[in-house]
Amino acid sequence: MSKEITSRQQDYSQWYNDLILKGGLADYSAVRGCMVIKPYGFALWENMRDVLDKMFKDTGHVNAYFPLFVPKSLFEAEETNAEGFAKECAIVTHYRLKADPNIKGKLIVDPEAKLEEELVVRPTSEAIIWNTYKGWIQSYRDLPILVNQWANVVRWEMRTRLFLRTAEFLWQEGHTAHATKEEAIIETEKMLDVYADFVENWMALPVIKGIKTPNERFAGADETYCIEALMQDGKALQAGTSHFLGQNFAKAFDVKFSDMHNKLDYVWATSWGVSTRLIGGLVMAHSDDDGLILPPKIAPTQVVIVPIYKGETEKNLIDEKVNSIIQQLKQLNIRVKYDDSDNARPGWKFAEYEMKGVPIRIAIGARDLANNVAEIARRDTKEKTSVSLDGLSNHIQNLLQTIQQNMFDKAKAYRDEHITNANTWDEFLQILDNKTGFVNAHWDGTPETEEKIKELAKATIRCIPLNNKQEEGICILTGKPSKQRVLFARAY
RNA sequence: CGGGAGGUAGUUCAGCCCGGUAGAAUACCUGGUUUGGGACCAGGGGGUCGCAGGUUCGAAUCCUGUCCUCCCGACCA
Repeated sequence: MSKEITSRQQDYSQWYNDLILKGGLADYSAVRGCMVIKPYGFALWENMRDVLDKMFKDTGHVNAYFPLFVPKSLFEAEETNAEGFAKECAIVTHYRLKADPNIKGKLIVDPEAKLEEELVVRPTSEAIIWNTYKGWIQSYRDLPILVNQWANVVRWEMRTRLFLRTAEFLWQEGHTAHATKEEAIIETEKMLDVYADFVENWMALPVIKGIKTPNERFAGADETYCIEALMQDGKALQAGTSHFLGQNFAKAFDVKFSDMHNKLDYVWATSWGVSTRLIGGLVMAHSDDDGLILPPKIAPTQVVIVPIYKGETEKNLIDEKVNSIIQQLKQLNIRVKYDDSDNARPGWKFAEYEMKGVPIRIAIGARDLANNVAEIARRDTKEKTSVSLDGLSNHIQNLLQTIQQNMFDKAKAYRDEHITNANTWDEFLQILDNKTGFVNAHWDGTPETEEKIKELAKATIRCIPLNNKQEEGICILTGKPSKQRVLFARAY
């Protein structure tokens, strides 16, 4: 089968879908809006998860697990949060099926098995967790609580897209409780830094750290911090969020503690999360018309070796050499795969592993053995070189680092070129329509103007960058005075 | 949720208008020749035509319903 990939220029959306499906990351399923994450895609997620998990633990967090279901009465306790998610909740109303009396072999919902109280399938877990924390916290000595959970959540989205927006998705959600506001804000910012560190240094994807406007804030938060990335089509993607929840949930669930002077106060909270959506961002930011390009640090397979041989004798000689190469690479903790399957010829394998985004391909044949070399091909640049087998493993190790860095540099150069100042409304629209990317523009600071801009230009304020430069200016829409530029973009 | 397109072999699709024994390419299996950018020859297996009803002597084809997918929009922290 020839797996033709639609080019980005021809149809960007289709290109994206082709990469996910033909690259073997995921499949559609029989369930509306839900995808199957295939082994290759899940291996990628596992690598991301393992790195993040270690980062969380290194910053003092521990893992726990809370229920999938949230009783409706708990869910509605924090009103802002509940209202924000109400429209996209799946709800369990019954607990039993029974044989359909009219059609043999079919089942119907047993009307007698209606739940006293409906259960909401979590779209996020603040409610069930804060209901639990109430029982864990009495004194300042019980704080802070630094808990993370790896889980699935369900948000009944109108329109879904593989990885970027699915009805069910995998994520982690950190939920912390603190004695002081200052400590909670420090935690919120610390976790934002962890996300930025991960996305930039492991996924090779540059991000802008900032805070959301009240309009775009997480329902129930006092402040939402975010990291924003830029995709190759010039649209922005929210890659992670970290929320300062104030005392909102503590008040909703009556979680108080005694401080060291025996004074009662509500607990301060944060929550933060990243999801499988990151995979969508990874795909869109780095890949090309030949397939995926995965950053070496998280690629399931970092190096693939393809043998080229005529006959059994040559194959045996190559096997012997390759086995020693594999041993050397494994000693350096490099994830290597030897594809000596005989049902595909080398050319087919080359194309296949390019599609799957394996960072480095080693091709080795009799000709190479005679010269004590191997052909090394980089996925990111498509560059091929002949490299001596002596010291090959060190060369590969260095090359993996070079590729990782090159991918980041390339993405960053593209991102930096696509942050443009706009001083007038016409200029603003012009940039969004033609150049695309982030537009840095003055805004009068009102939710009404933000809403109006969204309606007219289909662009939202992605964030107000941290440590944003302060400068006098006038709002691009209303002409009212403004103290700083904010980052707008069309977004996923 | 609105508009458009689609669901037939593992995959990509033809057949449908005009009802009458389900096709092609590719993939797969066997044997052989091959192997430095998606190999070739010969033989072979594989589909309740998304699902459920209806019309009919007969339905992939006509009708109704329903599920799923894609694209555009609305929605979306």
